[in-house]
Amino acid sequence: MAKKTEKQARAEGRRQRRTERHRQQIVQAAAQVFAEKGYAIATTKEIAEAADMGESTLYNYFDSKRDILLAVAAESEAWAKIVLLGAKELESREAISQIFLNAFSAIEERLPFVRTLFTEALLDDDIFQEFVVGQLGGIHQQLAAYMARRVAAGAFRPMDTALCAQMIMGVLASLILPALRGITPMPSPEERRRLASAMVDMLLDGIGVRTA
Amino acid sequence: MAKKTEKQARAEGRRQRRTERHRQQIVQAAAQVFAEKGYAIATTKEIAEAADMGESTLYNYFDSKRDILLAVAAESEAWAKIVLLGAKELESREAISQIFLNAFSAIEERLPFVRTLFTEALLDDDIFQEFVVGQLGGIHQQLAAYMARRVAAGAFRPMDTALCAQMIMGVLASLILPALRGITPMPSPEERRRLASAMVDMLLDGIGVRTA
Amino acid sequence: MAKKTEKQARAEGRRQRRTERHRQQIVQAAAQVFAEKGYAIATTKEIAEAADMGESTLYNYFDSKRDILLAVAAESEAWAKIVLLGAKELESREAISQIFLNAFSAIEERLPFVRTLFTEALLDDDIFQEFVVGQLGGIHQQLAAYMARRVAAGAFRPMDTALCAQMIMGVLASLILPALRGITPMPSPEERRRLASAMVDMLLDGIGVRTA
Amino acid sequence: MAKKTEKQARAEGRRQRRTERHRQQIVQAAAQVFAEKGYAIATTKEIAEAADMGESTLYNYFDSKRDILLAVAAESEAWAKIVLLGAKELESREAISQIFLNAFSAIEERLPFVRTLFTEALLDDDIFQEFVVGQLGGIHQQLAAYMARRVAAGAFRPMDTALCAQMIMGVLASLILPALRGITPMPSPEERRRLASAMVDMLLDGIGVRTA
DNA sequence: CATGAATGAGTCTTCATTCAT
DNA sequence: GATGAATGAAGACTCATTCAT
Repeated sequence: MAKKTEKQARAEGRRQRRTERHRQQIVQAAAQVFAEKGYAIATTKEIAEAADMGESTLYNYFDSKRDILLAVAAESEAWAKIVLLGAKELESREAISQIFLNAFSAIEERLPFVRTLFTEALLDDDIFQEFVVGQLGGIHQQLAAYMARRVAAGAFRPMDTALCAQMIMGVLASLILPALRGITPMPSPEERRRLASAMVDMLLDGIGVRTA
Repeated sequence: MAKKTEKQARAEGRRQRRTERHRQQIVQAAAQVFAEKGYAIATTKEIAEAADMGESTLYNYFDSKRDILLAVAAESEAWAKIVLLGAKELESREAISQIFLNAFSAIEERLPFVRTLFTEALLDDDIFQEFVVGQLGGIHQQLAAYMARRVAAGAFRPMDTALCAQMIMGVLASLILPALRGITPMPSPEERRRLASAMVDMLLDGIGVRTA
Repeated sequence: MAKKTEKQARAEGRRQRRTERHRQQIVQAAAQVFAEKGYAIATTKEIAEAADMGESTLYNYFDSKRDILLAVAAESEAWAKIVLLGAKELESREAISQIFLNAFSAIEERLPFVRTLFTEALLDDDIFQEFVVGQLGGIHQQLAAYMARRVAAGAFRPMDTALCAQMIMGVLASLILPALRGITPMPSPEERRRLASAMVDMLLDGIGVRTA
Repeated sequence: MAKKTEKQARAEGRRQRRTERHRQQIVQAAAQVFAEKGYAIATTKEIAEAADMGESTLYNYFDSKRDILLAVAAESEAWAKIVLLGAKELESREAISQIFLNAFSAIEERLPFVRTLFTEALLDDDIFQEFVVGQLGGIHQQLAAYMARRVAAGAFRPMDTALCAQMIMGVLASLILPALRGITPMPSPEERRRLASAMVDMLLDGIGVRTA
């Protein structure tokens, strides 16, 4: 019996892996399709075609089209953490620009996911909660906390850190959105460094002329 | 016959005005509905109900649902001009914050229009062209041009004005979006002034401590 | 304006009548289709074809397929009354057989409706309530009440009138069902009279030999 | 080799018995599910779950869902015989009521089967043939033949025995249906005896007052 | 011009059945 | 023989658009 059991176990494992792969295939395909046309206009048929399977097969993995959207959203869970990863202490200007470069890389890797989230968060309350409140909110909090620390340390001048964090995120968004929307290609590494540098300069020094 | 002609002319005028009024009614209603649910999910039936007329009547004024969306977009044409209106020369900090207050008022007046545009611009290429490239692009250009002038005048330090204008718009957006999405109510006049002031401070002075 | 108003009023009336006619057309067609294949198997497409209209047109008159079924059920509301009509006092044997003949006529007129009800009452709780509890229950009560009166008058012997009424309805059903199911054609008037007579005989006299 | 053959034979037997057991499991489960929701609405998934096996396993035993229904029908083949079992000669009133009590027991034992048959016979021609024509028809014939014998013996008065048998079955059905449909629980033994007695009384004596 | 009604094209979803393991 | 997964075919329902009045 041992032999048979072993055989079965291996078959079981293979099946499970295939199942998981197919699930991923669907989520990937859906993210792509949603990103291109928006959730409401995308059809299950298109998703199925993009995932290279029959339309009804989707329903072996998800209960509804909406569930697929939620799976796409859940897939980018780790996003917030990735962005701030390795940017714990931002002492130097270089360290600060790193956060921006990280964000760029993170987005690039999962462009369709992020695009879907941006698009649907404006319309779908669940996505909004999950994505904006949950993920962006997390980034916002970490950012504000960091700034409060720097203010306390005398490195930054006193300010409304929450508000400032929000504005910084706006700046980040303005730099990322063109690529997200697909107007421009994702910028090259050099270009990214230039953008990051300009942002940090404006952030730290402002655009006014030093009066002193 | 002269009398009759005059009568006809007046009738003609009345008819034209009524027609224009109805068109407006539809566009207003559509902006509202699109803002709430998104273009794809909104139905012509809902638009008709919001405009208080029969569903098929819409087609006497527009050729298709899509055309109504485009009319909604066109309706906010004047937006860019309004925002910059009266802010030709931004010498003082107060004058600069005015641009932000203007933007807030302009958005408040036509909240459903702006919300619709923001939402659909991410998905619809025509809207994107009309709204982002056309309108926001206009603001962006004026902003960049103004900054170049100030740099030349020695009021601002040398910089990539285009990039900076883009970032400023991101900051503006970050402050407006919460209200747009409906998370928070539109801020009160005092709150707006506080926001504007904080933004100008960050913009001109940066958040770093003056080292000199 | 009077002329125009009159014209409009007539057009209005015409439209209303047409609408009502179409509704009837659908209910008729649906009863037919449901009777033939059962509610679950019948498709909206078939109903639409039988009603000679587009499938989606059904939804201008009813909210769902189920609503059409309920309309079919409601349509036979008057059934119970028709059956007992003119059979208030059943003094003679002839008068008693009349109730049966009435039932036969009533069913014949609306065969598909009754068949649909019989079929679905076994599966659908709402139909069961409406049809069995409501309509057949009404007949049952009237029947039992009548028998109680006859017992009190000494015309019938003492008995459990409710139970007896139930059995009588079973007898009726046994005579009607073959035609309902479509095995035999509806019996001819003579045949009906024979059936009615046999039923009354069995009912009043029993099948046992008179022992006295 | 004999040993091996014997072993094989035993294995063969075991396998056949297991197969038969599984078949039964499916038919039982299907009868249950069909009885609750009707054939058309019941799904193979539900049947498989009720039978505690995988959905596709059903197809190792039956070619189609419809075949399962037919097997359910066939399963109640013996029904007619059971009902009339031990009621060969119905001389006394007690003996006659026994037929009714038998019917009740028979139905109780296989409630889901009978309910399924009643429900589907109205819609499915094959079931109708198998069940009504075949089984009920058998009962009907035996009943009519018995009555003819009793008439010849002078125990019953002359009558159309076929028609009378049909009516008797209607009476039976009226007493059984409420329990079949699940409105009332199956009646208690005492209640059954009361029902049987009332039926026999009505049958033999009628409800009219003895005039002699 | 206003509108009630009609409708074709399409959407999501279900389900009996097949297939590979 | 047992089963998880795949799928074609079909079904109820929606909606933008057209048409007759």
